[in-house]
This record gives sequence, structure tokens and C-alpha cells, in this order.
Amino acid sequence: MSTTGRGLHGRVLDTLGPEITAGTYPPGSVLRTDELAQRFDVSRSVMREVVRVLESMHLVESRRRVGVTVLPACEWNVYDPQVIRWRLAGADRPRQLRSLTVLRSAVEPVAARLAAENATAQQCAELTEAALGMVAHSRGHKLEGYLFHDVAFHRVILTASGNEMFARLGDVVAEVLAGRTHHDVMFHDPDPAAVTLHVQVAEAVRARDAERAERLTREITEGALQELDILAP
Amino acid sequence: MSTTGRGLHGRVLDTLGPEITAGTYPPGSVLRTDELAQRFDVSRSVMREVVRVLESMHLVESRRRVGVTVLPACEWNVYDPQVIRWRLAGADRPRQLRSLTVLRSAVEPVAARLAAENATAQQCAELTEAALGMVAHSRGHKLEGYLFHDVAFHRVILTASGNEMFARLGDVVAEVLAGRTHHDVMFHDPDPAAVTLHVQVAEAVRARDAERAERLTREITEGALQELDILAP
DNA sequence: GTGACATATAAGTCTGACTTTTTGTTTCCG
DNA sequence: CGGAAACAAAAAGTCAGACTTATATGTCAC
Repeated sequence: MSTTGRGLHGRVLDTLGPEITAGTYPPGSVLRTDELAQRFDVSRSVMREVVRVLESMHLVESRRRVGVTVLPACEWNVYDPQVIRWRLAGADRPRQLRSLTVLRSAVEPVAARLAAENATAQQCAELTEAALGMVAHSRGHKLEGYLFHDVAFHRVILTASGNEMFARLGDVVAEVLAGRTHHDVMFHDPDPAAVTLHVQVAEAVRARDAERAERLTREITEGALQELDILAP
Repeated sequence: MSTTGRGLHGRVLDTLGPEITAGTYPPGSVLRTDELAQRFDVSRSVMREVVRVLESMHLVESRRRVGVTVLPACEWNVYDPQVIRWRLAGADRPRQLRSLTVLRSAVEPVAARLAAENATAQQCAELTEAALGMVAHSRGHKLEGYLFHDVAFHRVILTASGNEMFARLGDVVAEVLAGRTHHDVMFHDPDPAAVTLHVQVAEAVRARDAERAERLTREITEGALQELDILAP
């Protein structure tokens, strides 16, 4: 699932990045490029590229005669998909999941409203298909299939909103939904009420009822928040 | 205002980054590292670091035997503050401003609700101070002072929400507000109704009235959207 | 104590050689 | 004539070493 992968540079990043976001080195810690290069058994050139990328994510700051300083979490580019993945894989996963779910609760209702106003016929069809797919996989422990259509549904909503900032949150939502399915509760089938809401949202968008699409989506995201409250109070 | 600044690497990035986000090279264009190094008169090492950073922003993709390919805009990390700045400085500034304002309209009301629930006494004080500052600078072409307190106000709301994802949008909002003040309309004093709304939001947060804080903030962001509609229909 | 100066340090930069992967071509056999 | 296999070229990837530059810190005189 980790994307960077390719090349020596990517492998070092995939080790050092998660370490930093996990808080292995407290803010203010100073790392030396040479030592890191030695530790990972790579040349300084490669190590410098890694540090540059980390710096562009505001995870570290590199200064002459000082070294590579780890920045406090409040400086991090928390919208960087890579950073999100690293943090979701780490220890403060629950907190991260909550932050993202709150973000969803703010964005998705507005996205649904816009989607109702702007969605193409094609997108309406995709939305309906996704909702029906959710219904079809909502019983009998077909969780993977359910997740697939759930992700598709929210992706279409975000894309159809016509706002590029919303559209780019599709991956984030996918990550959150996947996390919920795989980690937290695989026990019971999804809440039937939630499934119904998705179908109704699809209907509202198709009917160009922006008000209704927004309200129903808000119910969905509020449900997601409550689910979190039950698990991690 | 451009932040990267430091070092050779930063200067090249500050030229090449904006060029890419401006669409100077259409998606699919292929650049060669060696040629770029020659053009900017830097070594390949430096050029490689630049390409790595661009790659981490998903602006380009580097593949062996083919070169550095420019990715389509839908792949870009549009939440990266650097990318946001580059795009705001470029040609499709109006579109970008609209995207960000829509994002604000989704996020800020929810942030205000959470701020009403979570704000510390300190933060309440800062909020009131900012609102009063806006009032004090709302007449007589004291736009810079007004902007300063406006930015402070929204920053406190986003921070006090207690959600790190919201908090990190402070810079974005600052950029949007600054853009509005400096480019679009410096003619007339700010809308008195908007000023009043800010004061009322501060009151609502202080009174822990989450519902009211959210509703009033929604009015503010809707006003911002309408302002955009008037300027760029 | 305060200011100017010296010094050590770690990042920053450049160069050139070498490796690896991938793509496009060419060749050879069926 | 077609397809598979071998080959060649191109560009990124990697490495090693020498050199430059900024700057934190310690030293010394005043």
C-alpha cells in the first residue's frame, strides 16, 4: 500500500518519515545528514534528497552548522497524503482518524450540496450504482465489497462537487473508511440506517435537491462521528 | 513573501514550481534533469533535489529512460501551502480563490461550533480583541489594520476548534483574505454587516453557544462567496 | 559584561564516473 | 511476413570525494 516504494530514495523515506511522524525524535531533535546516510547505508546525495522532501513537508528544517531539526507537529503539512498515511500507520492513529472524520463532517455535506447542483448524468449514474452496490453487500459479512462501493460513493460526491479541493479529499476519505473497516469493527454488518441514507443521497442528487442532499449527508457524517465516540471516548 | 528562499535549491524551485502550476508545460510534457540543470546553471545534484520535491508534491513524475513528466492538475497536492502560493500568484488565481473560499465556507462554520465548545479563556480574549480591532479599523481606509485583525480572528477560530486539520488552514485563510484586500477591492471600507457578524461570533463563542457561532460564521462565509460572485461571475 | 574576532562544524555545492532500468530497434528464426 | 528474443541507447539513479559557505560558539581584549 505504501506508494513511494521505487528507488533507494523512496525506501529511506518510507522508514524515516514514519519514524518522525510517530514522534521517535521529539521536536527540536537534531539529526546529521552524514549519520543518517551511514545508518541507512546510502550516499549523502540520496540522503540529501530525502531530507529535502521531508523539509518540503515541514517535518524537518535543515540549517547550516546546525543539522536537520525535527519540527513540532503543529508545523507539519498534515494534508500531505504521504504524511496522512504515515500517521495513520503509527501510534496516534485514533486521534488522526478523529481529526479526519471531523474534517469529513465539515466538507462532505457541502460537497453533496454542490454535487446536487453540478453532477453530470454520468456521475449520477455512478452514484446510484455505488449506493445500490452498498445495499447489495450490506448483509452477510460482505464487508470488502461494501467498503469498495462506499469509497466509490464518497469519491463521486467529492468529485462531482466540481471543487478541486474537495475532489482531492477522495483519497483521504478512502483511507478513513478502509481504516474503519479493517481495524475498528469488522464484527457486525453496516448500520442499515446508514445504507438507506446513502441511497437517499443518491436520489437527492439525481433530483437536483441540493438542500436535501446536504442534510442527508450531514446525517451520514454525524453517524460516523458517533461511531468514533463509541469506540474511543 | 515567498518562503523557500534559502539556498540555490530554493531559488530554482521558486522559478520552476510556479511555471509548472501556471501550466507553462502542459501535462505529459517531458523535461530532462540535465537540460534543467543547464538552464538554471546549477549542478545536477541541486536539480535532482528540486525534482524530488516537485515529485513529492505530485507535480511531476520521474521515470528512468523517459525523464521528468509533468502531471495533470488533478494529481497535484493542492493543499500544499507552497503549491497554493504558487497558484495564487499565477494566472488562474480567480479560480483558485474560489476553490479556497468554498473550502472556507465548509470548514469555518464547523470550526466555529467546535471553538465555542473548546476555546480557552485566553482564546476567547484573543477573539474578542481581534473583533474589536476589526471594528476599530472598519472606517477610514485603514484596510491594512483591518486585514490584520481579520486574519487573527479566523486564525483563532480555526485553532480553538482543537482540530489540527482545521488549524492548519489558518495560513490558507490568511492568504485568501490578503488576496481579497490587495487585489480585488481596496476601494470601499469593509461591509459593516460583516464586521457586526464577527463581533457576534466572538460573543457566541464566549457564551459557549455553539449553534449560534456556527450559524453566524456560515453567514460570514456566505457573504464571502457572494462577494466573489459579484467580482467574477 | 560587551563587543570584535577567530575557529570549528555541518550543510551546501560541484564534478565526474559508474550502474540500472526501460524503451525502441534490430535481428533472426519459424 | 510475423513474432520473439537479443541488443543498444538514453536518461535517471547512485556513489565518492573535494571544495565552499554560513553560522554557532568560544576567546580575548577592553
